[in-house]
Amino acid sequence: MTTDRKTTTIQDVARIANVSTATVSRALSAPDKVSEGTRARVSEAIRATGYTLNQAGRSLRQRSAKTILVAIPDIRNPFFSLILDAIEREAASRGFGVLVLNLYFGHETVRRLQDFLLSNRADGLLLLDGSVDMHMLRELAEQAAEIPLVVACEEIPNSGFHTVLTDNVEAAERATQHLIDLGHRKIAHLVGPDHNVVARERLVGYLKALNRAGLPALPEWQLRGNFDMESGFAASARFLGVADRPSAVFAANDEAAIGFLSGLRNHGLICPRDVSVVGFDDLGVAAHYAPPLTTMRQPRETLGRMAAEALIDLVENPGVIAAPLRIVLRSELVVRESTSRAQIQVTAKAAEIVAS
Amino acid sequence: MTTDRKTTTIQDVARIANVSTATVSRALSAPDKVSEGTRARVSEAIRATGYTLNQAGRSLRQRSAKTILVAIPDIRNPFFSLILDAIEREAASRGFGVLVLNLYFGHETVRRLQDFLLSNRADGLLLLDGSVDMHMLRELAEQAAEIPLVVACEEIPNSGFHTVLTDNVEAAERATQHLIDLGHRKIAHLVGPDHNVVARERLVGYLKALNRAGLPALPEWQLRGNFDMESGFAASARFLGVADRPSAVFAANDEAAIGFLSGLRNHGLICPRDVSVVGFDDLGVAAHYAPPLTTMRQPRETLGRMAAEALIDLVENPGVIAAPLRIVLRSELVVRESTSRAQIQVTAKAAEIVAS
DNA sequence: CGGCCGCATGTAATCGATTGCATAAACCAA
DNA sequence: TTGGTTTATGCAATCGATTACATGCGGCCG
Repeated sequence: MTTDRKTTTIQDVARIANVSTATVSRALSAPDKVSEGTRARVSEAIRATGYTLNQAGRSLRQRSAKTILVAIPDIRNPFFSLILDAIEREAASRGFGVLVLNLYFGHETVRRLQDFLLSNRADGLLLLDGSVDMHMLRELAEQAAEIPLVVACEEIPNSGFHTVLTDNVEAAERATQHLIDLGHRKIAHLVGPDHNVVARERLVGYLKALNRAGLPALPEWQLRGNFDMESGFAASARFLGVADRPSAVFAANDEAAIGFLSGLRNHGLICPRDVSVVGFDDLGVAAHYAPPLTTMRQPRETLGRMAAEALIDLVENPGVIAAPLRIVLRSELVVRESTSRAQIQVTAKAAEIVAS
Repeated sequence: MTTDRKTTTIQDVARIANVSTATVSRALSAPDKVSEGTRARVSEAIRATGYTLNQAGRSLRQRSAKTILVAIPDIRNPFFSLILDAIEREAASRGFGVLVLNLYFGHETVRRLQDFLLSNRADGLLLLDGSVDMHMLRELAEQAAEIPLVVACEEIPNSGFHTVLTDNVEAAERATQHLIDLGHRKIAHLVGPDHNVVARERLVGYLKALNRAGLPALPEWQLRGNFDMESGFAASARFLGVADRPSAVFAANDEAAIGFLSGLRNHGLICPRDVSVVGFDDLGVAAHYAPPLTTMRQPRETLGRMAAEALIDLVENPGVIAAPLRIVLRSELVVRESTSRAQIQVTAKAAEIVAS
């Protein structure tokens, strides 16, 4: 209706409502400080002009951007999309925008993060990453000591950062235990990337479970990979070459598991008849894969929501949180059809090994 | 090193470098307008103070936020993540930030978009959506006539918006044709959601292919769904109930295809022996599904990149693009193992139908 | 030698909203 | 009535960077 050739400012509203800009501003951000009549006039003037607040002006004055920065190692990874979704919902409900940033490595990355944070484009940082190198983080922490920061999905030991995550060690242990409970005695693990904290934790959990059950943990059963389907696929070839082939595999994530299963099938092996496989994450496709994938479900929505909540709390009242926050969520084993009881002869054979 | 209790401003840099703020500003944004010596002193002062530019100040003055807004119908949908990734890369390389916004429906959504755009938080809008209702768009277009807008993935007829998309009709036709070429004569279609333009286009392509081949297009072969696995799964049950059961299915997207396949398997049918299925999108999992999925691959990275490019061009020099831009990309049929030649008897039967 | 040009830099207004302080009006209690 | 308190509002400074305009200076040409 109104032409907005020139953006309408708070001045225009003030003029039309016959009040000062201060009053308009107050009518918007502290309505109880202006009288009812004035408030009505201001509302009317706003409607008439089609005024929208200029965030840049407000940001400049208030030193806050009403925006959080979400740094993601790889947006393409479907694991993150649910989390991002939850973050966006939570942020939106609290009036915050969400800037996303793909993390590449090297200190160029740090510069970009800094740029956003120190330049008042974002009020806080939500770091979704299991692969940040320490150098980078130290730099970031030094330069941005005052900046609200929450790390999600991942633990950065001794960092003192606020953290929202799942207990990967424990969950990996339970996933492995599930295979043990089914009678498997030789269990391989598709390990995630070396530099990834989460991958390392899952490896630890896997080893703990084996250890506790008194089962062997041969190094050649640890198949290195990359958290993606291709590397899972590649791992399957190596798996076939292992001398004393395991009857079960715990994959560090669902993508690797799926790639692995796809590779197995290529080689004529059938899951779960020949090999049981348990994944991690419960991606959407897990329930509809062939076979439906047994996996550890991370509470991704909750994780994203709580991380965003914590970060925004931090932004809104800085300093109230004394001790570093540490929220640990529990993952849930979802048993589907990619795991089954070990064959008898396998169990017997394993028993010998254990006995020796 | 330096304590940044008080943010350092351009004033601080100016004082230390012994120049005016104007010179510092110029040294940063138009280096060739200051002498070499001065430039060096400014650089040194910047380094010494650890200065970073305050984007809010710049935005306010320049009326630009160096940020684009990407509106996504559903971030969780893995189809969008690759596109978002490409957008983010392109934007980053041109110094732009990316704000993401989940689209919900109703006019609340429009208000949120407007808020971002009119409040100078974002300079332009990239709309990734096949489900925007017309009412919303009309409103948006009216209120934000001056705002750079690029629609990706989707065509909004007669809108005059800049558009980057694939030819869904043609691609759907080719996907269907692939099934026809394999000898299938009764071909069902998993239709996407009603309100979705893309879904409608793919339906049209499917019908065109059938029509051109002189094949029947029974209404009960059009199984309505929602672009997600659950609805594909649900569709499989209805599919089994169809009287004269088709030997092939063209699914409007890979997720529906996967859900459908999962349902088929539940009912004891084997793909492609009993039913051939072709999907759309080529999600990452398609290649590793069981069976690997035949599908139309959309050039998602290219699409995202080009859309971002176009939008940022528009933002950076408004008005230079006279006619509405319209970029149409070609999809590519990826043949894998979920489609195979129709059984002889099916072909014969279909021939009768055709003849009748 | 004088006038003109252009380069490097400075001065100060400006972008739009917020907010500390001042002021005026209204209200209340004594 | 008066002094004091509360409430509503206005004035003007402020956030930090950009930029139109002004200035001064050196060089060049006639």
